[in-house]
Amino acid sequence: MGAKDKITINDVAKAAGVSKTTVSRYINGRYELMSEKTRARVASVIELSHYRPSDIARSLKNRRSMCIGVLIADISSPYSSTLVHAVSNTLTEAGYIPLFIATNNDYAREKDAVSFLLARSVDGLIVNTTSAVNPLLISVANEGVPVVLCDREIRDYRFESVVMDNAAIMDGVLRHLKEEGYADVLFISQTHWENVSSRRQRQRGYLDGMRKYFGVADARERIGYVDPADDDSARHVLETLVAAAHDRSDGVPAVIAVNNVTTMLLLNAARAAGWQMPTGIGLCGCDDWGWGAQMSWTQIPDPAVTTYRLDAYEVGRQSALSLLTRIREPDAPRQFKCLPMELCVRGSTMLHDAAAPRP
Amino acid sequence: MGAKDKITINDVAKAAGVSKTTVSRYINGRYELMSEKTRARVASVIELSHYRPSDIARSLKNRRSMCIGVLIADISSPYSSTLVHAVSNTLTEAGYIPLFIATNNDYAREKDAVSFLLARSVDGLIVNTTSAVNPLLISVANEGVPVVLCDREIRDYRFESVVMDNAAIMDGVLRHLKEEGYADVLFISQTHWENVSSRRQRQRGYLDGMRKYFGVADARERIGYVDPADDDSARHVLETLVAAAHDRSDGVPAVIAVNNVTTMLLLNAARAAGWQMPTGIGLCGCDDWGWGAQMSWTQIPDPAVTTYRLDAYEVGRQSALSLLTRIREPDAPRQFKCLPMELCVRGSTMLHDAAAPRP
DNA sequence: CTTTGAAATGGTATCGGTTTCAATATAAAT
DNA sequence: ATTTATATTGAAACCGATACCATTTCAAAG
Repeated sequence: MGAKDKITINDVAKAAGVSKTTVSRYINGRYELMSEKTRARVASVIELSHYRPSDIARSLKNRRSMCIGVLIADISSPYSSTLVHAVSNTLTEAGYIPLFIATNNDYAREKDAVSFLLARSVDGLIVNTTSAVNPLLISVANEGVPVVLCDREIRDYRFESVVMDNAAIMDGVLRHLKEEGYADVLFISQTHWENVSSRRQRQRGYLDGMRKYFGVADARERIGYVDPADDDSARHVLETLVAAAHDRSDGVPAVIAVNNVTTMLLLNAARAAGWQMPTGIGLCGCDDWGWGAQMSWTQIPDPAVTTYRLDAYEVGRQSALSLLTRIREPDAPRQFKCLPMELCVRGSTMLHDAAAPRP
Repeated sequence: MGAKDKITINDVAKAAGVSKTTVSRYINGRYELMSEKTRARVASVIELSHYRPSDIARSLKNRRSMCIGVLIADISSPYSSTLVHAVSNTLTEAGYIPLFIATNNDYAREKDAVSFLLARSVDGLIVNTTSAVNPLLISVANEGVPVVLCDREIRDYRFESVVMDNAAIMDGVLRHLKEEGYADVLFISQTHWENVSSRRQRQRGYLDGMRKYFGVADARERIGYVDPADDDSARHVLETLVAAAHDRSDGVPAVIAVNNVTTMLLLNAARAAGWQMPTGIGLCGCDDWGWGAQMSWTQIPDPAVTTYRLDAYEVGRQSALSLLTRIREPDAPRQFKCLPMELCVRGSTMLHDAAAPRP
């Protein structure tokens, strides 16, 4: 009925008439250190008793847990799901178990999580960090715990990391928008993303691109912030910036969204304002959201939304691989991986084609 | 530089000039068992040395880990993200740590995961199981480990569970479609979902509803299966079933998707076939996908897609709460929670309104 | 100046494994 | 038959904490 007491190595040893040393050998597959007869007896006792060695006791003695801590800033984001999936697959294949912890973009939670994971003797950490300033993580790394940053970077310390090439993709996006004939480009960011390094990098890339392709020395006033919690925010910000753009020139303006939530908010806002895409306004979003690239919601609207995207699975996989390398070869050179993003051009920014048919 | 050796309770005891018993008391907050002077000295030594007690050693001794194993069948699904988020928040608040493991809908993986988690002495399990037949889980439950099933059920054993009211929502959907004036209703399921209990229940609900509202004694031939991996599958299945429907009667047919992937596939297929919604065909999908109910991709198409939905966050939260209750009060009566689903009526099934304007 | 009860502290076994090292057994060699 | 090498096996220490129980400290009571 109730919970039988858990079976330990001692019970098995007793039942098999051997010492626990021998059982331990069996568990660890050191079959060459015992006779075939003993091996068989121990095997059968274990089989019959459903004995399962305690990983807790083992890691206490071994000082390693075969566990990897994985901190995810926003677990509810679809982007994170893919990341988690990739990390999970890659680590599991290598015999490690990922312990995922959601930090909800909260630095206090992140600190708790790190403490917890260290107390459980994780063999390494993969961190999608919440904060650009992170003394705790730095001190952890200094204690010799392998750490790989994922997607986001930290000031004052050069962790091993896997990031995306935000600068390059912004250059690509702006070149594309220029070629299509847009007169001006706006950049919409999200509130509470101040500390996210990809936001900073994309924003910087945007400013550089505006200088390079549109000859705008300082595009900062073309940047807006949308608050997802506020229903009117997107429309208000967008209308204000677009009006300003129309004041500056009479061509068609385009707008770049900093991330996936913002993309959807802007799409709704543009529709609500009654602007046609791509001729009334151009929209370039950030997707990675759906079941892979083929089946993303950004394909659904008419016209479909142009997006720049990152292969989230690859980010997760590369992070895990970096960490595994570090664990297995502590002295290997540190790796800094920067993955390319991809621009998926769709109807929402095809101003050239859309304009051509009309004289 | 390198990894300093980890500080243990012994080091702290030595440095503070007390026994490890006293340090242990300090760690556990039993301040009433020591003088203010000792308390302060131990506190300062711990502070200075960055000592962190080993949870591994503690759980070995205490026989509980404050960890909860959480198995997720399809971690990359957006529905799962929300679930994970909810479980994470709820357990963390209660002082427990969730260990999430992705099983990729693979029973072998699920077995490994369960073994692993038991070896780590988790205090309980929340399982979104991969298989309807699951001897391992049953034996685990018999060993006295608290288990709560989430979203999916198992044959031959009545676990505590949190599921959704699939039968009721199907009744609601069919009633709605009947009221709107659809002549026939098809049901599209997904391959590889054979063992998912919610599919079974929805399908049964559909058959019952067809009998009740449409007088169809046996609607099994109106059921189709789509393979997400095959690009043509959705269109082919849909066109075949719709053609059959038109043969049976000349009213407008509607189609129900079993889950969120299928919904998107059907939307694309209906568009590709050139059928207008809601007048050429009615579409009722299953959403829960986006940032909450307000911002789901199903709102994006024109007309927006009618969906039935479940509050995934609530499912996760209730699962965690059930488990916590079980852990704290092992003898409390078992809980079987069935959460209601909600029907969000949108343009894609509003045949009545759409038809009315035209004479 | 004892006696005494409460407060403060420490010694030691224990949790369930691993590992070192010594001991015994078996086989081969002389 | 004795020595030597090799294959098997087990005793005991240890990993880092907790907990029972014994001991010491100290102030108030007798």
